[in-house]
Amino acid sequence: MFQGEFSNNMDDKGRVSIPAVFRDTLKSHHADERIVITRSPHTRHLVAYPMREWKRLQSRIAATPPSPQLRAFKRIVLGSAQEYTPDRQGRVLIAPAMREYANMERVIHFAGAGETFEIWDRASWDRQLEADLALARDFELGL
Amino acid sequence: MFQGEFSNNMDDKGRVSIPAVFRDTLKSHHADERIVITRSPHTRHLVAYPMREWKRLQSRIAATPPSPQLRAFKRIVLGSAQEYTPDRQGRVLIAPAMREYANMERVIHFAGAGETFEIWDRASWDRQLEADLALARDFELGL
DNA sequence: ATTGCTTACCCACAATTCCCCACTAAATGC
DNA sequence: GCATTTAGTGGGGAATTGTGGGTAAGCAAT
Repeated sequence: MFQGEFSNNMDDKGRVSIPAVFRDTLKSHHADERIVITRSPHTRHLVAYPMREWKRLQSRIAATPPSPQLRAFKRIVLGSAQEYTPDRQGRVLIAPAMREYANMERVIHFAGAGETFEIWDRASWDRQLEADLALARDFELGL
Repeated sequence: MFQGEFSNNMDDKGRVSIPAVFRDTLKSHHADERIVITRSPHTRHLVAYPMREWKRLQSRIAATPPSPQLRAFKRIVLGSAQEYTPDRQGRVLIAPAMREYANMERVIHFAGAGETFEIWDRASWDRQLEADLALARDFELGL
């Protein structure tokens, strides 16, 4: 499980450290540090999948009946997907197109999301959080 | 049961002592000092769950029908959740992202809340208390 | 082939976190 | 009241994590 939130800095070359906690999860639960990073179709941020989860997503896509929406989804998600292996310092180099898509400046925010984790520009994340707070403010769980 | 209120100081490294009473409750009622600390979606403070309660919350979330509010709730609560084990002095190191969220300065206020307990910045707590007093002024319990 | 750009790999430093010990102040027992 | 325990606080130092560059290898365009 990927849990917790962390902010790291992207350097001038476009590299960011994956939070150590997440790398540990990859190694211990997946025995494989490789991740696939792709666009989130919902809002402008990126999503990182451990290999196993990525394969799962692929088969879910394959099992979905074709439609214009699915084709759009595939272009957004599959089209941009790229495999990354962290370097010896635990960093990955985010491709320029992805940086633009997610409006990434310097401060990158990582947020655990269970089987995957999200990668945001910090300012975008802050905005999203505000919006989420407003949405969830009056929300109560059933028991 | 977590009851009572306590204020402790966060040191320069971001560590705060969990009130001894709460640690005792954890050990005696839960046989497990680990807690999960996460954001409260309602106001800007944190909530600490003993492991057992955290699992309960997870299953309540899983049993709730999907909705935009639930997704927001999950982002806020599950995404930021992190497991902590107090150090030998009974302290935990609050992650920077969480400190910011709850506007934590130096004085941290702990408030028992039954099965969980809340962690506030002291000033925020004082303000909240004022607001609560105003709200509860004319309130009477039914029987 | 040469130049210029990008990426991969490596090293070095800085910052953060973890683990331990020590001190103070408050609470407890006699 | 005085000694003893316990809670909370501060800090040192080692280990881990994050950051910044340097250099060499790969590739594309000239």
